[in-house]
Amino acid sequence: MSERGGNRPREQFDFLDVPVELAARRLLGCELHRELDGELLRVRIVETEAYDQDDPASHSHRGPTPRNRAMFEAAGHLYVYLSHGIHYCCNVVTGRAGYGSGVLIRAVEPLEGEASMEARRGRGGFELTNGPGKVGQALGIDRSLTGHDLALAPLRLIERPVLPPEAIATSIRVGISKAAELPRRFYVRGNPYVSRFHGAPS
DNA sequence: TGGACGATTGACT
DNA sequence: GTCAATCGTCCAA
Repeated sequence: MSERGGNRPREQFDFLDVPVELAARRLLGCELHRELDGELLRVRIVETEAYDQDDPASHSHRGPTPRNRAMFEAAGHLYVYLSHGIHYCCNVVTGRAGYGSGVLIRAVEPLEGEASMEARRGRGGFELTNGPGKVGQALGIDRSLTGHDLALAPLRLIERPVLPPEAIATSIRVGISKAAELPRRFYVRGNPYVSRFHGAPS
């Protein structure tokens, strides 16, 4: 889908062709631009979790399936899955094509189009986008966007400068049973849109 | 082919 | 703090 001279990711997303924990850190502060119903919604990523195929907690751990195949695309694609039959959760695919890795977008901070997101969510304030299912609902994302190229409309990923290390906190991940002890959750320290704290910090 | 389970959320006690 | 909602996936049989 994204092959351009073999397994090389596109230059635009080279910053995500790194080990997934590093990509998860680099995505903090980056923006998502969603075009929906003729409107532009802009958000900043403030909380992420890293998953890759060597991680028992990852959907890609058992190899490619029709459901998770997007995780095996090149960096800069989107992987969407349905959680608990109710919520759509978004991941930014990282690493090389053929290697199943991605970063779950757990929370974002609204920058533009907040009223529209509130209407879609049915509530506002910090509960607008402080969880993975909430992000999907606020931005109107569903499984039709899985495998989407984040260089293109209607959903684009915009790189932003890497945050200083002291601005980023680390903890164990939320809501998983396998490899639950791994410190693979990252969030912007002090940001009000970060989801409720669940795990031990490190 | 059946059934257990989940990278969650929100309502309710 | 507890628990129901809700359905696509995956694996065991």
